[in-house]
Amino acid sequence: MTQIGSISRNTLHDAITERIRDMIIEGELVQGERIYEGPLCEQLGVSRTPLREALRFLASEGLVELTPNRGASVRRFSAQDIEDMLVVIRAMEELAGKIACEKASDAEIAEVRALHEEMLGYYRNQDRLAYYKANQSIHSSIVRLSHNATLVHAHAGLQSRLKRIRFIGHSGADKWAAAVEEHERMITALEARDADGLIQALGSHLTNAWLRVQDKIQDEA
Amino acid sequence: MTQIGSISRNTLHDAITERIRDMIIEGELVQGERIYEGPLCEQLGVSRTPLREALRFLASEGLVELTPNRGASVRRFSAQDIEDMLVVIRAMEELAGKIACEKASDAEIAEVRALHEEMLGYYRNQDRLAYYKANQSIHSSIVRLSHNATLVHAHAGLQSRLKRIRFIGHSGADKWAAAVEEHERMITALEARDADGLIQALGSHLTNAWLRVQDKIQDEA
DNA sequence: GGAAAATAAAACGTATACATTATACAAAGG
DNA sequence: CCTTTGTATAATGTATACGTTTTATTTTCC
Repeated sequence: MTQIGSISRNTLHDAITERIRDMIIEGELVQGERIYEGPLCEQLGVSRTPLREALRFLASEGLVELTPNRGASVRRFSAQDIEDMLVVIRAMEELAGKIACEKASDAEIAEVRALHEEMLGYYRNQDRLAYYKANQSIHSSIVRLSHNATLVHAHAGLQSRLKRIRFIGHSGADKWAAAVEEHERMITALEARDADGLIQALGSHLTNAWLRVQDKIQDEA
Repeated sequence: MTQIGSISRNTLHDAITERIRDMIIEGELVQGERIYEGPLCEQLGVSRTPLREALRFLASEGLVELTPNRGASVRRFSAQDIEDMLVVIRAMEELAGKIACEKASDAEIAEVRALHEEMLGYYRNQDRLAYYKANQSIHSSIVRLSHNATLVHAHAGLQSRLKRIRFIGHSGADKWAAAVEEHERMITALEARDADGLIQALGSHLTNAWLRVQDKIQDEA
């Protein structure tokens, strides 16, 4: 069973893990709904063993919930859960930002600036999907500047959970503009290595992110 | 195949997950060393399927490292890794403490105080293991007072990883006394709902924790 | 006709078997 | 004698088979 496509992962359960994550984020697997192993196996063309391994992995990550003798279901997030996650992710980014102002090299900061400029381009073209991805990438990059592997890992896990939410919460043009403005402040503060300024910018950005999605999530969560 | 022991979990892979975690913490499985599935299966008296599921779960948790086609190994933590984890766990506890000062009920705070008194008893009796467990329990409890499930989960994961380290780092009598003193300050600040005081107490406590274990870990990590 | 019990179907949990990949050792060639 | 290559062994990766629990359905009894 040799893969035809060139992007073949080494292990199947890794690929499956990635695939199921995407399916959850894109809404193909619905919140709170049960994940039946049989049908999903057939759909993905794999056997139950690697699929179950993937589900266990995602369970520890918090995207999937396991109930003994009743299998897996897509973890359902209440509004409270989401707010909680944003509180934590905010603290993480603030911490990362503070460290980054001390530790990051000029070159690294320049890379983030480049990402920011790229994102501005998507904003001008009103390319929401590309903007969205660049946005996430910037936040991840700032965290990476802390050179703290634990922080990077924990932040990535949380961001992964929130992807689904942000995916839904497409706000209007005015709010979008505000978000871009907040980003500009973030980058400027980072370049000036102004830790307090960066913390404040990151904090208000994430607080606003919560406000932006707050009304949208009622439908689903 | 009904379990003889009374502590049987509903699902085997859950029990195995717990067991392997303990084996890592207690040093039965050595840092950096490979985990061979066959022998471990035989030792635990289970088949490979649930054991592999447990390994995938622990991998996402960060205790185990998976390499394609080369299986699992006990994650090896460098001194830098440990410092990173402590930085993050410190931020988490500070955040939790701040929220707890606002949200926690008097009854909940009283419970933490009770735990603290219990811990003092173990300290007087020089019962290190019981003290150690009560210590962990207090930190977890404070985080729980934030009523933030995400924070609780993330903190628990990190604390789980650090257990092995703290397990080694038994410091001398003077340092132990200092740690107890720091705890006293924490609890007092919490009871007074003095967020700043609690943050400071927690922060210095974890900074000192790092100093206390710093020289001990060179042997292993 | 409705409720409870028995039964059948389906899904999960676990074990075993097979395929693939890595590793160690030995033999052959330079 | 060292290097290289081929082969054997062992470990991981994946699929299938079996047992158990849950759930839906049907039948029976009130």
